[in-house]
Amino acid sequence: MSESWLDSLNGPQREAVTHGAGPLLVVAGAGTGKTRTLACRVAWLIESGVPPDRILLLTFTRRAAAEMIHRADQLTGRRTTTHVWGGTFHAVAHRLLRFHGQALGLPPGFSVIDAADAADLLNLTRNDLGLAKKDRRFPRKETLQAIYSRTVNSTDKLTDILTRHWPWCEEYADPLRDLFDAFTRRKRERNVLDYDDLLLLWRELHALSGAGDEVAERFDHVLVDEYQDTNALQAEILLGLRRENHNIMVVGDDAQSIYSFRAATVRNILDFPKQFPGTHIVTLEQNYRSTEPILAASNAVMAPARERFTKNLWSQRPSEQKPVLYTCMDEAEQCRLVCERILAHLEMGTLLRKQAVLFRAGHHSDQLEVELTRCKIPFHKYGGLKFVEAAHVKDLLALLRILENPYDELSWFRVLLLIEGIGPKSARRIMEALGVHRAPGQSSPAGAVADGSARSPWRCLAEESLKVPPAAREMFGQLRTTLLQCVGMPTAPAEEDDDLTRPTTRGTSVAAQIEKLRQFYEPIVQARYDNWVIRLRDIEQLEQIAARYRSRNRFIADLTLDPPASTADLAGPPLIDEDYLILSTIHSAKGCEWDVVHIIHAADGMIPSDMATENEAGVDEERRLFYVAMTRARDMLYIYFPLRYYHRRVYLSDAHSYAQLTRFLPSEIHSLLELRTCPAASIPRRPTPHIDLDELDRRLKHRWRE
DNA sequence: CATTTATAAATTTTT
DNA sequence: TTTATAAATG
Repeated sequence: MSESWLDSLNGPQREAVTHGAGPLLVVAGAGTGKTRTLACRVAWLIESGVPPDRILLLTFTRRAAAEMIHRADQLTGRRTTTHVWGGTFHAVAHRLLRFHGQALGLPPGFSVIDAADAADLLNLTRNDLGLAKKDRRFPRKETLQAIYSRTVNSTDKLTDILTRHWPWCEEYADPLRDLFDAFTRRKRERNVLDYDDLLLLWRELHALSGAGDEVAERFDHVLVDEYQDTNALQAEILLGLRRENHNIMVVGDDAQSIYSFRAATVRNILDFPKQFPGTHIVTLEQNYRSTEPILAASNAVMAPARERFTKNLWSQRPSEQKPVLYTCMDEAEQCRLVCERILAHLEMGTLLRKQAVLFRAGHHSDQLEVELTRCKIPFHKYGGLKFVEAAHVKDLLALLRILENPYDELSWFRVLLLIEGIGPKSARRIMEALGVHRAPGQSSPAGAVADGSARSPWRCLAEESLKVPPAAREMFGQLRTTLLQCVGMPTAPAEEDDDLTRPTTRGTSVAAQIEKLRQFYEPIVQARYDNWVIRLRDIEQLEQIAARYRSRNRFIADLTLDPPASTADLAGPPLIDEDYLILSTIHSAKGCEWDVVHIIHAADGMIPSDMATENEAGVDEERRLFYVAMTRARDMLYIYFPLRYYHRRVYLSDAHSYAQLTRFLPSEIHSLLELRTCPAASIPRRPTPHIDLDELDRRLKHRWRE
């Protein structure tokens, strides 16, 4: 049985799949069957007798892990594959830390915060330190978080990082040190871990002799996907994980490294053979995805880049059709043309879901989305602003977090500020009164779990009379009742009428709790936002996702570690006959493929993004990004270039500037493309029907002279 | 004094 | 669309 699927692999693929013990590096060019190889490897290991739960598969997204495990399932014809440990570094770290946290002195019941929360916490810390007052141009909170994160993930010194990536912040090196000190202390005190902590603690776990060895011995084989997009900290984790046992397989393509902003470094994949002596290297060069002309153009784009692992990508899919480069007059025409092309391919039998529109930044598709809606083309968008990043979703999540951990100062702060009449000062005072800062420390780990411990915030909230500004009193009362009901604490008799709607029991479901919280939150959204209808719909969706969960803690953790990537993920399992177009940032398109790919905004300044062109390394990465976009296409690739961009800072202004075609498509390689110019753009000076001013004035005159 | 309102400015990519 | 700062309000 196993031979049948092994036979369908090519030589190098089979070599990788059936590799025995020891380190293995698979350099897999775009479209060379990387996912397939990994899935087969998992299947092969299992058929060779490796217990599934002793295999660790680290991927870039949870979707990728699920996909590979599903494929392995189909190959082996078993269901055991589901026991494979699969997921992102962060998700696996989370799981391991729940098991082994105590060995690190990590109190149980820690919560995980995302990058935006970390930024908020840095902001709070900055204000407490009075750093905001001293200097006008102290970095924004997002910048602070980015600097901190890079310091942790790159394992470089702060000063080097500032010089290299934030030279304008170098003068703040000292206050930054103080801030980061206070920030880490605060996280520890509050028992929260950010994304960086998850990796950091995982690495530390392996420095411990007991628990570290235990974790390492858990896995017979470690497999890592997209290795070119891992960072120094992740490489150290792997070293710790494979100190004795060197069964490790990493797969990647240095030409597709596009996450250096997250401190990913190609050095990982380049240095892998040095870190694991005796590494066997397999190179996959046959591209099964794209046609020859698409591959030829993609290779030409990458030719000027300095690559270390030379690959010679080749395809056996001849085609007469070169990639098409469309020059459009402006963005409006680009949108029209994209819709027209999409519908044309749909007519010819390519489903919408087999087509994708790719772009550099999330907002690049804004105008297109309007046009798609007008043309009644359904679509799902990946990347860009995430569902969980929207203010209203964060608000509701903060309410939920308080229920989970009443010592979560960040969530309390956010929630209290929602109430009209409460500002930063009152919020701090109320939190002080509730004892939010008196978190049960390491001394009494059990205290975090017990709701009714004598001085818990819940007790304070239920029993003590808090000083609340008069204007805020009513709404604060509602908040108080809502929260207490959700945790099943008795509320004071005064508010008992609320109980008529639903008898409160201790074990209300997550969805039921969200519904209760929503009732409190609804009037706030309505007062705050004009588009509250849409926002409330989001919250209903949140409720639907929650319905699939039994544990509130699990729900929150999943939502922060693996946020829904598109609106599609929110709707639950997709209907079979539902067809929709894919819109995606290039970053989110990694690892995907489509029959027809449309790349929009192929203009210098868009790609390469003009924020990345300051140094050569930045431009290099943008080039790889463009390469990734091109190599997503199987049969047909369209690249669109709008000539003219309007500056829409001023409403209805006609101010515009002319763009240049992306530098990654120089005229030397135009022979590899089919150049098409839109009718409108082909005539630079269209004989515009000019207004006859004399005639107009004559007509106008009638207004005052009958 | 704390909070709200007004005003100006900035806005890549993601676990 | 959100976020930091300045002025106005209670």
